[in-house]
Amino acid sequence: MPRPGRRLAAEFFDRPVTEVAPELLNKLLVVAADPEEGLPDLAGRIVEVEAYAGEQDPASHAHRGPTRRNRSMFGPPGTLYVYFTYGMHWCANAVCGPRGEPGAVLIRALSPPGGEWSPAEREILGDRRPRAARPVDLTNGPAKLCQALGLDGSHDGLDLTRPGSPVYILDDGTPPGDPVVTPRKGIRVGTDLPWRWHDPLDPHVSR
DNA sequence: CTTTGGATCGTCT
DNA sequence: GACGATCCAAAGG
Repeated sequence: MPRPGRRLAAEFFDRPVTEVAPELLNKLLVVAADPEEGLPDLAGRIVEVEAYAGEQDPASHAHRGPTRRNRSMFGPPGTLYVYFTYGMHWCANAVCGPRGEPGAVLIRALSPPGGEWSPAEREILGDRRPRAARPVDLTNGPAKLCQALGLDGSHDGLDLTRPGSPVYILDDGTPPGDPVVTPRKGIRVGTDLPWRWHDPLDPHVSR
């Protein structure tokens, strides 16, 4: 039985990153079922995002032009950009704007679509994140949610909009709501830009 | 509760 | 050779 909703298409992402970012709130990030491993669909509601632009954004990985690491940011709209940082963590972004113009939305936190993770989901996510003390700790950070969903460098560069792709973003009809806007976190430059959006009522927002 | 420092390594200078 | 779009545990109030 397919999850109700519509997969976001390339046109959705082919806009300025600061326009797309807040609209990704309350969409569902989905990692498709893997029958080989006996894994079901894993989906989380996006409740916190940040926008990263191109050369004009000093905090962006694309600030100094294309490199091997950031090449996915220069791909077509709807590309998944997964990068490795701090020697141990993966983080996931949705690439926005036309091909060749780098822009990406960092997905910083997920909430269980049904209000809480099902027992089956909790078992899978908990096995992958054994240090999580509480259920919210499974997905309340950009590297935590990648670990919980099993996202890593092998997913970098895939097309979120292609029918049949193993990772995609679903619109189930829930509007973005009433997000709060703040400066971005964990950066040392570009801290004046109000490019972080989150749902202030959701307990899964990062600290 | 808040603050602080260590972990850990691919990437770019 | 330096430094992260982070996380975690330990220590302090």
